[in-house]
Amino acid sequence: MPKQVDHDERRRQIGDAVCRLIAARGLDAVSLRHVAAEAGVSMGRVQHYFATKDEMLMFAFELISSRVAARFGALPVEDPAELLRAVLLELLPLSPAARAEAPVLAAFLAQAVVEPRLGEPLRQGNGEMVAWLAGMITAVRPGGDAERDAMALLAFVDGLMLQVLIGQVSPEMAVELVDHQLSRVLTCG
Amino acid sequence: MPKQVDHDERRRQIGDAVCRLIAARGLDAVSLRHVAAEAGVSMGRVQHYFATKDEMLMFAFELISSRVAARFGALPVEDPAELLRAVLLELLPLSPAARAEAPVLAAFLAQAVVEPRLGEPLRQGNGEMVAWLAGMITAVRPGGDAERDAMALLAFVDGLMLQVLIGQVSPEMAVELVDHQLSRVLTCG
DNA sequence: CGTTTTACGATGCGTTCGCATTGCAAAAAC
DNA sequence: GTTTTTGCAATGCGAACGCATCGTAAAACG
Repeated sequence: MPKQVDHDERRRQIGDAVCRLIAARGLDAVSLRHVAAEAGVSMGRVQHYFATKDEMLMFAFELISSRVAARFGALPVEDPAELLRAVLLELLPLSPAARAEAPVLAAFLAQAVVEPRLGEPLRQGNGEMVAWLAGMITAVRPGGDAERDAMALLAFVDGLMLQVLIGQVSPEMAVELVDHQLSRVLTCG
Repeated sequence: MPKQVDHDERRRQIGDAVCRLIAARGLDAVSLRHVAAEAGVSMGRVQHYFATKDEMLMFAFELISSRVAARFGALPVEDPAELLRAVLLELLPLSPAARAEAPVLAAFLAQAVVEPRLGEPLRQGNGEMVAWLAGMITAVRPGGDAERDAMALLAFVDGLMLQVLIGQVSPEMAVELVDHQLSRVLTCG
């Protein structure tokens, strides 16, 4: 056999190229040839690591999902209120990393509207997010319907992410909106 | 010439088929052949009324935009608070009409992230929406930063629309979230 | 050393795509 | 009644698509 190669690493490289393509030109710009070109490899290699285009896209989806989760895990543990704020801001395209990931998330989010197979993992991730947010809210402001507030916050930052992506809302304004929203949730329970 | 035909009506019929396709299978399911089949006409006719696929998609975008605007205009004029609530709920996929339009709006919204030509009209529409919402907020609750609240509300309902579309949030829960959010904005300015 | 297995690169196939072209029936214009 | 113009239907074209197949260099394995 040829030199034993790190299978997962190769898949990750190709998955990265897929994400870059989605971020720059949207989901329908993803073709085996474009991905190969973006990754700087041959089309044969792409096919070697992914049996179908669909499997490749699913892998890319799990890749960015895990990246977002990793960024959350890397946040410094501060008091609950600061952590809550940090997580919400992390979902917005403010840092370079988030700015690269947000368009990809947006594309998959829209695709999930017409593709049930994407909806399932997305709902699960959102559900965990809501539970976590609710926990933080309760820690800061006991009493009140924390879960409802968590769902509202998540919908809010999701929409805000899109508004920032299409240039409707500036990053600075987005931060201000998040802070204002948070103060409302945490003070007038 | 053949029987004089209502040009605009024919374009509308085809545009309708485009929207139905987008709602059911996403933007990338839109091809000249699929549109022709969905509209029950020949591909030649589609080409006769739209020089390019892009022009057809742009027309479909303006079509649903005008429909949404029409539904807003058709709302009964009540007191500002009720009207504000009605408009926000109208953006969610609750009524049959809104449920048909929301997936199309979501698809165009996501496309606008990577297609600047869509972003421009979208930003303008959102801008007008924010101004209108701010006016209503001021009417109900003078003082406070109405425009900021309007932007937050719009981001919130945009995100909520997506959550409902992917089945994360039930329509009933969405109404509850909107009401709760509105009460916060209007009472704890 | 020889065999086997891995990791590709290359090529080709059938389909679908957007779009251009052509032809023609029918009604308005004269 | 002829001419002209409109509204299509039909067909074709080159490009791009996902995917299958085949060939091969090379390293692990016995």
